Amino acid sequence: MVDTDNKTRTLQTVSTSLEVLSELKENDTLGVTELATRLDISKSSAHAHLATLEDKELVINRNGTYELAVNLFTFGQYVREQNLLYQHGKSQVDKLADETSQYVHIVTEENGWGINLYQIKGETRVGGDYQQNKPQRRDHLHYTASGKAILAAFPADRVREIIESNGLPKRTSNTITSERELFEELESIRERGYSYNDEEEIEGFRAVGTAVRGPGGEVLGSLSISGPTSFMQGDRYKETIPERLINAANVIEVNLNMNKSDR
Amino acid sequence: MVDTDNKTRTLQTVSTSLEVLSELKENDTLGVTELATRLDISKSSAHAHLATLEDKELVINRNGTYELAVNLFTFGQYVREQNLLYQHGKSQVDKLADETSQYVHIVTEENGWGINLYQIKGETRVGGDYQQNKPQRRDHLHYTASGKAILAAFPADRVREIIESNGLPKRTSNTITSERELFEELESIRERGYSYNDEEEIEGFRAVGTAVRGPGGEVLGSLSISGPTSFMQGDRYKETIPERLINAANVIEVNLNMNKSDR
DNA sequence: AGTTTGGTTCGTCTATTACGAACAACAAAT
DNA sequence: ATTTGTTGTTCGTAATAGACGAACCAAACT
Repeated sequence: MVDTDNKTRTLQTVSTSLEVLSELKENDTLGVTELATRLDISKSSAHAHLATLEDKELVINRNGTYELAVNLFTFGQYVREQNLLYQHGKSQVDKLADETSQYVHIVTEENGWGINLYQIKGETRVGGDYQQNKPQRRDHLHYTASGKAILAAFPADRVREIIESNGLPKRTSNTITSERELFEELESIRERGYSYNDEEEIEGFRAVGTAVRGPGGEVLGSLSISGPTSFMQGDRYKETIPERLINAANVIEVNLNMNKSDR
Repeated sequence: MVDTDNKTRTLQTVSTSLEVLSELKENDTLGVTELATRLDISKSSAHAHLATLEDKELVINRNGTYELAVNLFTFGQYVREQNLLYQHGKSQVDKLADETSQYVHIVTEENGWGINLYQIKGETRVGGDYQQNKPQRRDHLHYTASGKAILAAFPADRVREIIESNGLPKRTSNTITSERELFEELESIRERGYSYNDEEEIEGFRAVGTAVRGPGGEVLGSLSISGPTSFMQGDRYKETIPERLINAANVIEVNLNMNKSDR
């Protein structure tokens, strides 16, 4: 086998096991043989990997076929509750959702991706039916308000690295797909203090975002409020929403600084 | 090293890597050396494991120390949304929370443990998931209403297996800690159709639970409603709440059967 | 019954991992 | 500034542990 890129030595066996996890995440459920062919390893080997993952309760064998264990949810919960921005941001975000009756998000960055830590929809009192949250939890940063707010808070070379590795794929006709254009946008976000997403991710949806910094000035992530373009307009889009958002972010930052001493 | 218990052959390297994950989950953040001593492996080896996990984005190196990656949250989300009971139960549970203004839970079982997939408190507005002061996401089954409802739906030998491996630890003075007593309790739950938790997990808290079965009759998990004993009393505790709960469970089961054909 | 598909087990060879020592980076202390 | 201590990273090497494939089962389907 070819060692893709040798920075640090990495454990092959573990890598394939983790690829098993990813594979199970993509294809909801897999048998031994199918997994083996998919990863191009022997059947016996695939079996061994699955057995190990099962033993450690990351995978479970439900009537002959393997799938990710619900126990993984435990890990996810832990990780989220560990997150500073989530800890201090949730209550503010709930409040924002109440006030604006739109979607509000808490997003954090990792390896150049935006991860949706929390999402809540304010009550629009539509017949008591509740919206489903989108399954996608890991997004490019350049076509969301929260993502752009984060990018605007990063140094230019870090942004370039991210573009380098993740690209600037197009989602709608409004998506910014050129590096130069993106940098101009980031500049104006910095001047403005908050970011816009004008139907750049989803047609018909606008959003406003702003970054949140930790005690040391490091970027913890961002908040965003999004809703249909029909609603996100005029003063609301230009002033009220951004104001509320910035305010919430400030409150969070203050709270974060208060607890700085504890850490 | 000693092979603990050789049923199927299991990959040692992978095992230790997964132990690294667990270790990071327990101790929020660890350095290479500390991890090495904790797992009793060499420093270089610990480093290799961390490097691999980092490469696969399950672990991240924040200023010199390693911690679980937020990306794990992605997996957790996926797993939950994959869950049949969650898919069909969430809206009903939200409604229950609204009606009863108490805590409502969706719990599922895995390897003899109860996993809290969703939890919402009525009165507070519907929408997000509310984690209260309960970081614990994996619980014994014998001292919760949801857990007992699940156990009551299992065959006796399966219950015995679970007791065998997980034990019957005491949480309060009301916790059932003897096997015989537990089996009697399960019997009366079966007759009654729903379970009670009378301050068996937490002093001052009562709960009512009921199992939910899938199209094939298999136990998918359970729902429960819990609240302070001062509130959970009289008719409410004996009739209203159980009725509502059972009703919600029935609705879910009907919905599940409707979608049976799709699968 | 016979055939096919997929799951599990096992012996063996070789590739990989774990080790330890050496090196580097950084802090604290003298 | 120099030393000492601590922790992270790299690398060569011996020996262990993983991957293979063949053989064995168990169902499902014909």
